[in-house]
Amino acid sequence: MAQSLIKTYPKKATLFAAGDAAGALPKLLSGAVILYTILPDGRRQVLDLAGPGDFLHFETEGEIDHFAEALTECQVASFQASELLASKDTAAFLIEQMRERLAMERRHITMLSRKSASERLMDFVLLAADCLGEDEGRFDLPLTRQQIADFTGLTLETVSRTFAKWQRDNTLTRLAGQTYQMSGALAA
Amino acid sequence: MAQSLIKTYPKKATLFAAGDAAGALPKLLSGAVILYTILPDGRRQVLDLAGPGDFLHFETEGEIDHFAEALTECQVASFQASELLASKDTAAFLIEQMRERLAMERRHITMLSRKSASERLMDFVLLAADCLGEDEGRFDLPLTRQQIADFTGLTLETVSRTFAKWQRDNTLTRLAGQTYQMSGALAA
DNA sequence: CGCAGGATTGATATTACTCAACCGTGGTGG
DNA sequence: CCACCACGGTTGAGTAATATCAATCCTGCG
Repeated sequence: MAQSLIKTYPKKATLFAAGDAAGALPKLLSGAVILYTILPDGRRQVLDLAGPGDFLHFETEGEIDHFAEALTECQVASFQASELLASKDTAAFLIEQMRERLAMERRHITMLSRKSASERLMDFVLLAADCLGEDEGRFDLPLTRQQIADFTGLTLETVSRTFAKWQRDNTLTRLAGQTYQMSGALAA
Repeated sequence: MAQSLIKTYPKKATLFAAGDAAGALPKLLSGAVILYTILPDGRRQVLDLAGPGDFLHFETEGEIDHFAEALTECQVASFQASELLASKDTAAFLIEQMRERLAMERRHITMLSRKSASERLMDFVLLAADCLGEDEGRFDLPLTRQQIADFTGLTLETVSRTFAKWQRDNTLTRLAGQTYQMSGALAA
């Protein structure tokens, strides 16, 4: 696939902001990225976590409508939309990527719509382990309680209390500062 | 754009079900359709309402992952994915449609994540008026309270109470069975 | 007329939010 | 080097919003 260039960003770097002009489509090669919007009232809504292989937005023209921030050091390749569309294969690939993202957002909707606080957080932890996990259910969580709350639609206090409860009953163990280990049953 | 055929469905018809084999991509020409999934526990999650111009799914192969039911009589045109991808213009059009759907789902996420019951229902009513509206804020609402609850992440009782409150304070007027009229300020 | 399905309304329970105090850690400057 | 500060995290008490449970009301239809 024709790719214009590969960029590397340090942890916490802003890859792009809402309002930036859309250009090439960025695809994450390594690392993890958080995607979010800022609402009129100033609050943040975390839309998604992206892992290797995920496109970070699909805007081919106009302005990008959300922010992307590196959770870890990461590499991003950019592809010209016009080139991706030129070939039937790459166009089909792009559609498939968008379909997956759409399915992801729909799971997010389902989570927010009906689940309790601890169910939402469990969904989040499993997603985080998928995007950020090293192995065997061990993963780093370079997100603030507020960011987790903004993903799950809860308050940071509820997030904190739920994590505390899990540590008490050994569902989740804190190995180091931000490194957690899921209990065996969940890691599967 | 090459289109294979146009089908007409009566109100309440199931256009397709989750698990159906994906084939051509269905685009709604007229009418309104509700898209939903059924969760493992049997509960329904309404994902979206679709109006004229919207594609009802984007699965090019494998199985469709959600249900589509006609809210009104409607016409659907089907397009072969392979044909859409063949031309750069139609491929770009398809991508644009998917982008809009993605933006829609993200608004839905924001709504579920942070808004109160009445704010969610107001969002829903405005969307419904957009998909189903006739003119001047008058629209038909061929959805049960349960379906509205399954879209907004509320219970049917909360939906009922909120609508009742709006009728009391003239935010919304019930003209006939399922026909409502928004107050002037909102219709704008 | 009676029934069935959806809608409404009321009383109560529960969950998560709010407000507020306090803790821990990493960084900075005296 | 140590004190202090800033920022994120934790914990507690009380509250508010919405869910739950349950009774009753329509409305269309056989």
